[in-house]
Amino acid sequence: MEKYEKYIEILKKNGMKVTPQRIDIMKYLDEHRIHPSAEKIYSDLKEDNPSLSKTTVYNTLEALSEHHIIQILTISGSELRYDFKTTPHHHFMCKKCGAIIDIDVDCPYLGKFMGMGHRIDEMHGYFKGVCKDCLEKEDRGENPLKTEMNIVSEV
Amino acid sequence: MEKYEKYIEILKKNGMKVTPQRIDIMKYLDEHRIHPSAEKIYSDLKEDNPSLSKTTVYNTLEALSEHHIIQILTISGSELRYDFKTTPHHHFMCKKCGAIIDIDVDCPYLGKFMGMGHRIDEMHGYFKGVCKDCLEKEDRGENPLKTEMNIVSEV
DNA sequence: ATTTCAAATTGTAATACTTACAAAATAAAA
DNA sequence: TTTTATTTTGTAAGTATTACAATTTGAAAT
Repeated sequence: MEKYEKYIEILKKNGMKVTPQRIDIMKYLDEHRIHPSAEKIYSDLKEDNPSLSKTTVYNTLEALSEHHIIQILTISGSELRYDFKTTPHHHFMCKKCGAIIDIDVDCPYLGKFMGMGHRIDEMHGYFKGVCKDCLEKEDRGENPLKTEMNIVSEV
Repeated sequence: MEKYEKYIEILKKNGMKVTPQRIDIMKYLDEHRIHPSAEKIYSDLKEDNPSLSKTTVYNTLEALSEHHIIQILTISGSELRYDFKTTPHHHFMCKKCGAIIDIDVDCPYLGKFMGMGHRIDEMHGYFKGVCKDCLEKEDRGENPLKTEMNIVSEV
């Protein structure tokens, strides 16, 4: 009950009830910045907590995103990815291996649209292509799986 | 067989077979720039062509996007949206009514990442919030449906 | 500490979007 | 006109997500 303080603090500050599941999920997202899917979070956390329910993962992710503690990435198109919220940044997704990489960018356009009458809450910058690792594997004739998520945050 | 020439040209130029379904779908996307979902394309086109299959819509959209004739938007998170490809631009999606609005912007960051070793094929700029129309309806106490897609391209 | 109750967790079932597959139809080349 | 590869179609399957109701639990009040 010491290194969980950080997450307990965040939950309390947002008027959310503190539960072990929520702490686990926040900790996981904070320590695994690969922008995991709900399924990946679930299957990884289920190892240490076999009674964990997938619905709880979805409920928790929804609650956390409503309180702007995490961010939902729609970059993939087939599944949502989740990102422990920090400073604004963009994302690059490799269409070969599915990895999502952070890109440190602060978009200069936000202000430009404020005057149009719409209320803008979120901004997302997504790039897609093939990552360096997959390009190199291609050169070597290897064929990486789409489900591999072996690339962590770069810049 | 005269105003379809445009789409026939595009198909031939891309080495794709010319079929009435493909022409219909391209024409629909070209003339309905609301970034429709596959479901909307299907249900609208089915009125004039009752034998149209939803699988054909998906197959065609996939083929068109592989040839870079159209663009897939992952902005929604719950369904893919399709965009007849033109010049680079960003998108704003209203979380209330689901409308997706074009924003004319050319991102200055693309070049910045070319040197990192990844191959970048696509770039997407997504903004989310509540559109002007929905904000005004909110003020009037109205409650617009999430499925309404009544806002066409602005800016 | 015990009680209380709204809120969270759980498992199952349902929904929604998309893809897989095989048979029938068709575009376009021979 | 014949041929053949490609496309269309309908159904069935797959996958991500949500709905729901029963059980459990966090935390406030006693």
